[in-house]
Amino acid sequence: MHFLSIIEAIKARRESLQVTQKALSDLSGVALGALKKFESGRGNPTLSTLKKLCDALGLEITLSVKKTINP
Amino acid sequence: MHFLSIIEAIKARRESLQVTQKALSDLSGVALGALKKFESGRGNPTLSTLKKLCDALGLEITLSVKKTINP
DNA sequence: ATAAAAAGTGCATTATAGTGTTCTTTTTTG
DNA sequence: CAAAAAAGAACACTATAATGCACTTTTTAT
Repeated sequence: MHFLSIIEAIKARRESLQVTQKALSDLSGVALGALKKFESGRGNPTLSTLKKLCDALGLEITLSVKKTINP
Repeated sequence: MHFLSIIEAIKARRESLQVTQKALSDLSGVALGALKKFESGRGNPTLSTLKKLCDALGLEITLSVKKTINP
């Protein structure tokens, strides 16, 4: 899967808040196993799971029209 | 589920491009059933499914730090 | 007003995400 | 360095997303 930037945004935010995976799991209600799998790049979370993590981390999910030339 | 803004972003973009659900299904590789379910508000797509739709629509998914007071 | 197209609904099946647990590896701390 | 904490990996089980299909309702065009 190619969610690298999303994975990294979650991870970076979690680390900048100095929250452990376990703590984020508790805060967000997402199972620790799922979080570990996702952060280690082997996950494909549902939008609901992603949103729980974002909510807990004070992140918002935005869809915007791409302005760059097709990569 | 509470993905209203995301659902609407997808729908609005699809309509502004004048693409039917069937055409978007073909373009993105997401099954028509899944797309219909999602757009009608009864879905919880995986990130991979959401990304396929966004890629086909020229949308990008962004995570950013919320600037508002906790709602 | 009617036909055609698009959108929405429901269902059975398959694939896989989420959960909970245990274990291993890595990182941090004293 | 050793102990503790955190991160990563692997498993069986459960829940549910994705698929493909058939059907109904709504919208659009003639």
